[in-house]
Amino acid sequence: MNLRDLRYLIAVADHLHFGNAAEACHVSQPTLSGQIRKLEEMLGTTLFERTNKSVQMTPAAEQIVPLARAAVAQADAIVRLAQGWRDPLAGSLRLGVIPTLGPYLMPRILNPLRQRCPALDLVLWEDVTDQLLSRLRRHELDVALIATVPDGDDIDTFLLFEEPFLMVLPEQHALAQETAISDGQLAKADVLVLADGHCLRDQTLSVCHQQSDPRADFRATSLEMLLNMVAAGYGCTLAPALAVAGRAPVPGTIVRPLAPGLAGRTVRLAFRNTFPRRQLVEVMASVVSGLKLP
Amino acid sequence: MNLRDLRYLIAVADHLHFGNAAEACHVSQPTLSGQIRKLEEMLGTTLFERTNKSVQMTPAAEQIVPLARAAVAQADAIVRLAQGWRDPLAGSLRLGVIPTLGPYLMPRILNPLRQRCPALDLVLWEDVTDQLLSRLRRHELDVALIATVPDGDDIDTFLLFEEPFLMVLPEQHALAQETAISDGQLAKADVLVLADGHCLRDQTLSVCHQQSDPRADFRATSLEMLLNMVAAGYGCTLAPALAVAGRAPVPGTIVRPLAPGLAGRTVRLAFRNTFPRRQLVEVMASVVSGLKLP
DNA sequence: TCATATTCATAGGCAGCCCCTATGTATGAT
DNA sequence: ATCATACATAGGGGCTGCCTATGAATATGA
Repeated sequence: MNLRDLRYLIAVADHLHFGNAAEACHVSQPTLSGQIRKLEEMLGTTLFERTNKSVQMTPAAEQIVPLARAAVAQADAIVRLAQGWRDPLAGSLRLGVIPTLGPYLMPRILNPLRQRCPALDLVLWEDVTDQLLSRLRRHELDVALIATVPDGDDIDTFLLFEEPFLMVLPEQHALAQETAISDGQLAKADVLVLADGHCLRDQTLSVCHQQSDPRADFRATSLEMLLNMVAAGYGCTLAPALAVAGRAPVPGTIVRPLAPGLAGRTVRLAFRNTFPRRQLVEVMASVVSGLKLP
Repeated sequence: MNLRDLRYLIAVADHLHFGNAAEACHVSQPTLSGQIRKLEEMLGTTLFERTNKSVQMTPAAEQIVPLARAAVAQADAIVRLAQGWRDPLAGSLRLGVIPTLGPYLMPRILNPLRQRCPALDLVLWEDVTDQLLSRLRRHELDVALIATVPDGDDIDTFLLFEEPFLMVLPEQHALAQETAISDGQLAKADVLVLADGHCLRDQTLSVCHQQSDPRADFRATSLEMLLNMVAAGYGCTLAPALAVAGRAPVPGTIVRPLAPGLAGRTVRLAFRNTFPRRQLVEVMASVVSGLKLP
């Protein structure tokens, strides 16, 4: 018995018409008829009752066809699985990234990655961590750039780099005189934070030893918006280094480092531990780790 | 890709040795080596890391081999399942039977048939002739016991036996004095008949040379009901021999034969002329024909 | 160090099977 | 009655899987 025979069997079961089934299988009708007959002889059972005008499945075929579908599906799964092992650096890769990282990191990644993996077709998706992880688990994303350690052992991560937090202040702010912000000053600062769902929100509140957003009447869904609110004098905030270092500060704001080793976040590359193209993930991680970051 | 290739893959994975695996597959070692190489090229992935002294599975093969095992297992299941359908006398058979025959014939058939075809799984369906034939044509039944000759040449029949009609009378009925009922007496009898759709209704009316039910205010959908109406004195009726011979008559009724050779019906086993298990139909027919019927 | 054994890879010839086109047969529709 | 449709049959051609014989590389033992 041959997988091809099973595909023919399934086609006839689906079409109940030899000519149409043959067309679907890209063979001639006599070829398909002959192979079905051969399969019937091999199995010792009639699979289809055929007249010149109708083709009907026998009870035996009713039982056999589902098994044939399963066998063919397994074989197809093998091919698809092998596809992932062909050239791990080629093909489509769906990359998720959190909003507080994407706009600042991706411009630095894309060119080196293009050089390292010219055949890679990158599809970007920006969303908050929980959404990215859900999509990872639903196979709607392949890898994700996040700044937390995911729950569950179905997701593995590679550590990419540590990113310190910097304090962003209005020019006239009292702390603007300091060269570095201390832990005690953080606890008393009037910090603004992002909307719910952003990991940076939770991390900022944690670093500042504060429980909830002191300015709940504002809702900022992007880091740029938050920086503009700082510039307008509504308060200060913490920003990850990539977002504010290596570029002109938002007019009206001043950036100050925290006291050495005080706070930051760890950027990781997350992926299903069953993801077949692990080598590609390793290459991506090495590309990002090899960047000269400010 | 071929199921055979997958069997080769599994064999090498099991033995981690090409020579032994080839022996297990009953092929030569070069044949197996070549097929594995071909499979690797088709999948675009190396499946085994081989040196002259050791064979090791690659991560790709670690993932693929379980799927290959599943596919092969499905294929083997198909062969085993088909094995169960090889014997035409085994498996499921959907048998339709008309209501004026089933309750009286089936008890006599089931045991001999069970002896002749122990592995046969009989599914019974009782309905009037037209419904049985429709279901036969729709492949919802395989064979049917009927008492008419079906229209159309897509249905073949085996003649099983002739079943005479007997007159069933109320005890006090005038004809109860006769030893046999003549044609002229039939034409004048106050016969009760079954509801529309039963072949026995049409046959009774025909035998009695009557056009329509003289007692249309009654509607009997079962022969037993009809006999009870006779017992209650509403009239007489014709019943097939199996329904009234060889058992105690319904209290209050008397059974009289018709004049020799006057009327009866022919019981046949009907089936699609394309039905593949014709041998089973022949066996069933021979079992019924071999019965000692009253 | 050299010979031997083991193991997988390669080469070339042969046979079987799958696929094709052309044709046949039966049935239903116009 | 003719045409259209659908499945079956016949015969030839090409691909491919299988075999035997041989090669190449490595481990073992004298």
